[in-house]
Amino acid sequence: MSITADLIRGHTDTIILAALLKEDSYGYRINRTLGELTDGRYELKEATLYTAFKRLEEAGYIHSYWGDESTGARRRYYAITEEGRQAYRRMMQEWQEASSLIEKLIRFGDVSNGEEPSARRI
Amino acid sequence: MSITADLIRGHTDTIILAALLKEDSYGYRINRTLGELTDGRYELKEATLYTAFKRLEEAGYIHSYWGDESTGARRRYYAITEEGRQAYRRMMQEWQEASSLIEKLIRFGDVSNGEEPSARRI
DNA sequence: CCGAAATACCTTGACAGGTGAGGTAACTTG
DNA sequence: CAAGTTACCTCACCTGTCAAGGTATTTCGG
Repeated sequence: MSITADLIRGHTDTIILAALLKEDSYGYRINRTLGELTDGRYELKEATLYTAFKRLEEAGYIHSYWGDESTGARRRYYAITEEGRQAYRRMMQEWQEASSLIEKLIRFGDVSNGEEPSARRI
Repeated sequence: MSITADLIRGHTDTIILAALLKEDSYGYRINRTLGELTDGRYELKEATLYTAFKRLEEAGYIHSYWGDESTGARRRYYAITEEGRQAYRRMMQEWQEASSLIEKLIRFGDVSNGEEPSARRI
């Protein structure tokens, strides 16, 4: 997955909820979907994924059920709840605010971006 | 500081380095600057701030010295090093990639955004 | 002049989330 | 039949955040 790891911390839940918006899915598949969406640059670690499921289910944002496939490994499907949709919207809004805030803070001081040039050193 | 806290996790270092780009500064002041920049919406917790300083200094991204003010409380000033500037640039780039990646992942599945016009409202 | 607030620093212990490493089990394919 | 893939799960550890506590000086209202 190369780049990016620490920075996604805190977005795991949002990402999973987003993946469940359109249709129910299961862990393994969600992860492959993420891989495809990012051209292999990012996937959740399994441990992260499953602890997130647990957390989200405890919060009432998703619920799970066993798939009834007669072949292949058993799959635990997850469905987003109405509460989950609300949480998703809330998280999206938070992301919007947070990202513009971060943007502002990490660009502050960057001389290659307007403002007046002032030097000082010791 | 209200909104936003968890999501900034992982950007603390970048924020601090950014604050030191233009001029040397000290903990208390950096934090007030952040407060001003965000209209009071965000400040680092003191514990977070000082552990970050320690981390950054150990990494060689900043170095510190005591101010020589003859009045008021003593201040420990921090200066960004050349390594720190490089790290800052690297972090900025990572942020760029990470944020566009996150953007893509958390919007995936959100019907109210292009794609086919299937009605679903809140 | 005294007490409270502001300025300024720092440490400790707890907690949460991410992750490496390990494990289970069934099916598929060469 | 062995190796790989699909698919699940857990535990112990690490890192970063933060509440809570502490120190010391200066300023300012009453």
